[in-house]
Amino acid sequence: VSQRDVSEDAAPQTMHIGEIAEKTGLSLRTLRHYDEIGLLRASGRTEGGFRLYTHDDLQRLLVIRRMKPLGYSLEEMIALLRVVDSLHEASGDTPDNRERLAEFSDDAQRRREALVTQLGMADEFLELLRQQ
Amino acid sequence: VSQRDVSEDAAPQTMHIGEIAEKTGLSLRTLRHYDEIGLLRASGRTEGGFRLYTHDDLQRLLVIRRMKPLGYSLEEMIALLRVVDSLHEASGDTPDNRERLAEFSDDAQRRREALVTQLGMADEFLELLRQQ
DNA sequence: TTGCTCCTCACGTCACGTGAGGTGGC
DNA sequence: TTGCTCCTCACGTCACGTGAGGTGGC
Repeated sequence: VSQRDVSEDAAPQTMHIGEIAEKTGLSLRTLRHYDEIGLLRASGRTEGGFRLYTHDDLQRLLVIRRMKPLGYSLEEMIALLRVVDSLHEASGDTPDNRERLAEFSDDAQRRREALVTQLGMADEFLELLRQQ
Repeated sequence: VSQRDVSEDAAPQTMHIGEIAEKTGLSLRTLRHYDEIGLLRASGRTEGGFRLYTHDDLQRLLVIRRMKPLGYSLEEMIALLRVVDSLHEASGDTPDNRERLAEFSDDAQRRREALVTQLGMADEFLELLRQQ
């Protein structure tokens, strides 16, 4: 949570956008887009303007990548991550937020089932192809 | 393959776009879009201009719907269906077309595996949600 | 005749892709 | 100094969504 200054001694390893792209499998454009809309803002910038990502940023992007197959809009991802974050703060651990998380969980479960249905449809198509 | 005239006696049951939308789960707009780009053209029109779909059209749309989870572009679907169709005609059953079909099959198999990977990522995300 | 279905524009949206032109970092 | 990485516009794309305004079908 605490933001570290790049100029601090024994600076933690920060990464440029290219390294993050490699580690997440997301494109440079996608990472910039997420920065723009606030889904995941780069933690800092170099003097020259290069985005700097921390290890936490990377972890969060890996979570985002895991959400993608469930077909969330980026706005929905922002909302979901906000609730999860707030539950990690003492002040945000309210019945209201717990309720919201439960709703997101139910929704995610339904999306997972839809994905399984899609896999079933894909398999039916593969079977049709094999019959040719 | 033979196109039947709507005015023929004992006309086969043709369907309006709404019925097709219901039976396929595709939106009216999606069906019109597929008509526009030639992925699936309505077999006919009423005098007043209403699209008419045959049972064959419906079957084809159900195939298209099964292809969707594999993430094909509409252009790719057109190309794939064209190859399958041509193999059903005597004149189109060429080594060339069989080769093309084999390539599409391999690609479809890879796409299926990608879908399974996505399901795995979704499950990792669900697990993360449960840990909250 | 009523109302429900369907029609054609045509602009909007979402999540980026793709240059163009320029500069930072080691 | 070189070249590779990164930057910001800004327009393009794909697969539709969403009205607006009008008409067909039973």
